Amino acid sequence: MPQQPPLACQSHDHQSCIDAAILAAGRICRERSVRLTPLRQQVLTLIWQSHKPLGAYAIMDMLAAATTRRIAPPTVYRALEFLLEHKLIHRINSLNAYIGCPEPENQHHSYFLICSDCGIATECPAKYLAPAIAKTAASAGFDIDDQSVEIIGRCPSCRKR
Amino acid sequence: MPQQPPLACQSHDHQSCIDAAILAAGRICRERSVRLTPLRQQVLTLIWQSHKPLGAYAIMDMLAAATTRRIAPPTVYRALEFLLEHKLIHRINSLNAYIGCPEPENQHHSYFLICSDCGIATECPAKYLAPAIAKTAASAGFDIDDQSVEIIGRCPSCRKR
DNA sequence: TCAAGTTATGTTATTGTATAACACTTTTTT
DNA sequence: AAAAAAGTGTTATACAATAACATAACTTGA
Repeated sequence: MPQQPPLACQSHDHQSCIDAAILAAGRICRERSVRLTPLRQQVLTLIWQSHKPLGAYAIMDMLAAATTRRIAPPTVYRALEFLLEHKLIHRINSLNAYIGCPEPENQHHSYFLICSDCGIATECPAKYLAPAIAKTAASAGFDIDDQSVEIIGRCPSCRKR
Repeated sequence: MPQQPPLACQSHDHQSCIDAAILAAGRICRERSVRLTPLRQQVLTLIWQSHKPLGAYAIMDMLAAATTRRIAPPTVYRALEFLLEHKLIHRINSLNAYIGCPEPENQHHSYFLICSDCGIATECPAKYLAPAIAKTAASAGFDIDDQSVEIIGRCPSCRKR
């Protein structure tokens, strides 16, 4: 089987990832007539700047540091709520943390590989997972609304070390 | 495809489930030379008495009610930690809640179907999911330590209504 | 253009989830 | 019985999320 280490585990020009994500977010919000306000864009940027999922309070502290004034939890949570609603970010339940979605234009479910060593979380292909989940739910007579798949382990880079 | 509604969604003698779980837990702890203390057994019983996953603070309140004195969070969390360690219970990340494991003797991963209507969570068969996850991780060169699969939707009983 | 309505953010307080650090008790081992 | 280990109690605190209400900023339509 061919092994493709996730992009996040390879060295790459991450600034271009961030830029692309912000551009895509702007496009999507324009299409949907919703507002990517400065705050929302700032939160999205902070999340994208980290390959590791960021907690809400980490984001709060970064915002506070950037603006030199106190930012209260609801401010951050509302921005997160907006970004989640428009699938610009995902929530990692096992970490209580948030990470940028690399393909917000394509409707898709988010399955994650999370490295317990370096902390990096990457979306993984739905190819095998999506049909397996569909079959599992169908055989139990269950109607799917939402799904959360989080695989914890060690990424290729950390395995080498 | 044959539809098998999860046991939890059917009426059944749940007391015998609880009894079996406690017996199995005793057996496992004896084998491993660890102690299923009264507190741990009490927490395990409380969790088993509920088909819905129980939060730590709900367990705290139940313990407090049963013993008529205050129980502090660490007491409960330590019991939960022990039960998790020995796979006598599972944690449902999307709910911050805990549920009994019906087959603690068999090493297995826990995949869940969670009904957003009645709140019942049931383990679902690994038949399709386990190989899909293995293939997905392998194709990314990822070593699996742990996995969390939570499918949220509506169970057969709630769909009928 | 400006008043009304809507959307977004600020602010204070509170609830829910989880752990750290240290004291004390019980069980196990020697 | 003393020492060591395991378990529980207690206090305080960190981290995660939301409720309720006030203010500001944008949008819309006469």
